[in-house]
Amino acid sequence: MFDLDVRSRKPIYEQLVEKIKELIINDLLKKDEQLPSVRVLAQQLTINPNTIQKAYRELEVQGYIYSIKGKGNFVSETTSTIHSEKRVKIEDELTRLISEALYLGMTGDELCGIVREIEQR
Amino acid sequence: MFDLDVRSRKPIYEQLVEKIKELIINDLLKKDEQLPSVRVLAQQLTINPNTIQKAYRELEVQGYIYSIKGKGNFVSETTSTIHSEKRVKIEDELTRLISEALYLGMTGDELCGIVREIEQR
DNA sequence: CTAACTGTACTATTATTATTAATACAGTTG
DNA sequence: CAACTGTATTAATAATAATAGTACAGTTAG
Repeated sequence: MFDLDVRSRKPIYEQLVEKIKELIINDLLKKDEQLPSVRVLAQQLTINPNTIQKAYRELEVQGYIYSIKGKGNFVSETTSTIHSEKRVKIEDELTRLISEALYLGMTGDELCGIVREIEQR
Repeated sequence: MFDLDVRSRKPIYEQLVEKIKELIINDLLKKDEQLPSVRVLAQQLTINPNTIQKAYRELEVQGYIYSIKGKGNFVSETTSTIHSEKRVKIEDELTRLISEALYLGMTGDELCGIVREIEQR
């Protein structure tokens, strides 16, 4: 289900959070869909249930999922707020990166060329 | 000279490496210019000399500086190789980010708009 | 030559943090 | 009731960044 990099600087639980977020944002995990239980997913990924728990907890805090004791963790309604937050984050990152690229001598034309190319895939 | 985030996930020495790299790439540190000694810089930044040493060592390995025992560390000639390596890295990052943005529903026009805006600053 | 600066090397210690491990308790459901 | 869910807690482990302290070697100005 996921591929994690245990030797990344980014902790496993954060990697999990990001991956699951992506799935939710891109609607690959539908509203009210049940996520694997902490124990099952831990076994699948051969990591500790506590690590999964930590990721799920974080996702809950951020509003991506909700959990019901005894039943499981479920995808919550992906609000437009979440989408726009995500967009803002990407725009920030993009701005930083584009600035750097321009600073290194890349041209606006060049950068837009890259955009168009990716757009057509 | 530098502002470091001691509580970042990225280690201090890596932050240093990146900052100095930027200065070199953007020619704010000229060829053969002497860098602050490990002890002096350590005192300025109130961190341990060993941490500076580690950063300088890394910069030397990557070819950004050279060091002469007893004299100091100096900026080496910034080869076009280094520049192109940097560009490749930025392109990779950019590709990833643009893909994500498009996936979230941003349009190519929109992205190019951002590029043009930054370009005119 | 010597003092005061440079880089370099090495070991030990501290601090932080992610992860694991092991339990325990609580709610749900067939 | 058994077997699944989530949740909580504490302790141990592992990895690593950073510090501390010291030592040695080369350079240079006085």
